[in-house]
Amino acid sequence: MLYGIAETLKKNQLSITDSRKKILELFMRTNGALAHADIEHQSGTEFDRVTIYRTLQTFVEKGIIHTIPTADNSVRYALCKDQCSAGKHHDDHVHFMCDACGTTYCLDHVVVPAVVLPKGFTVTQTDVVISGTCKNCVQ
Amino acid sequence: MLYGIAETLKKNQLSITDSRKKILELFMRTNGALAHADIEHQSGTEFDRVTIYRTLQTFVEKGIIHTIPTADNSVRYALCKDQCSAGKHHDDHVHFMCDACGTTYCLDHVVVPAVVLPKGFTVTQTDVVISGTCKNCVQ
DNA sequence: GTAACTGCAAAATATTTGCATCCTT
DNA sequence: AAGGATGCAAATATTTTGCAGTTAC
Repeated sequence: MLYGIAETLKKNQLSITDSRKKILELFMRTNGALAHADIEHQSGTEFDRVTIYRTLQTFVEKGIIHTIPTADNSVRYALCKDQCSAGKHHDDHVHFMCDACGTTYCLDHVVVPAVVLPKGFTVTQTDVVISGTCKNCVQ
Repeated sequence: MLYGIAETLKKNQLSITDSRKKILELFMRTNGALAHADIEHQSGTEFDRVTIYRTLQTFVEKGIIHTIPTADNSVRYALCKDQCSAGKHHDDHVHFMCDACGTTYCLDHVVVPAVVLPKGFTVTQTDVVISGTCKNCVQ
């Protein structure tokens, strides 16, 4: 269940400001991940780059969004689901990057398979990053 | 089976130069991934940053090394195994980043489980990035 | 009113490009 | 000798920091 914008900010003890509302709204509208540049250009209003950096950082710290490991090491962010909280993410879901359109999906309903590691390794978090062609780009 | 340094360069039609030899040797000596900064400081000789950027890019293009998706989106590289070739990587192995010591391992012998995707998605490459504690840091 | 947030300027980093020189073949 | 690789300088791009003015509560 998704919370409203103001509600989400309040729940995280953040004051409700224009940039935070606009940026959070953009994430909620977007079915996928966003890079800094996407936010800079798609948020309607033009915010200062610095404000965007700081807003993203705040959202990550509060567990509202999380960074996504990408095959090309570009920095992208996506909304966390509600079981995420500050400092403790449950991001064991699958990220899919379409080679054709560049969209990054968070496939929340795909089960992350358990990986058997060699002795002595303990697991905190498992990220799966899949590249390929998405349902909108397949011929 | 690993090839020798000069052999690997020759096989990829690259001229054998000091920086390439030193950097490739560093990768072969290292049981894990390297960031640009690691190479700058650990290669014995100090190379120009630009040379390192260009050497890494060349190695990636030739399929000698590959970039690793990391949870913190820092750019890291690791040796490809010999089934890799220019433009075509077989990187479906598991990468493990230790939260304690920061070392990135390529766990080549760990099987990447098949992930079942929703209809319409086709897979080109699967990367698994696991964070946790490595065998040297576990108490 | 006060603490927190934003925007501007600027510093610090990271990456890319152009070109003359040097090295490999 | 010729083409490619390197190193330096400089152009770009990215991210961080400081601070004064503004806004949320």
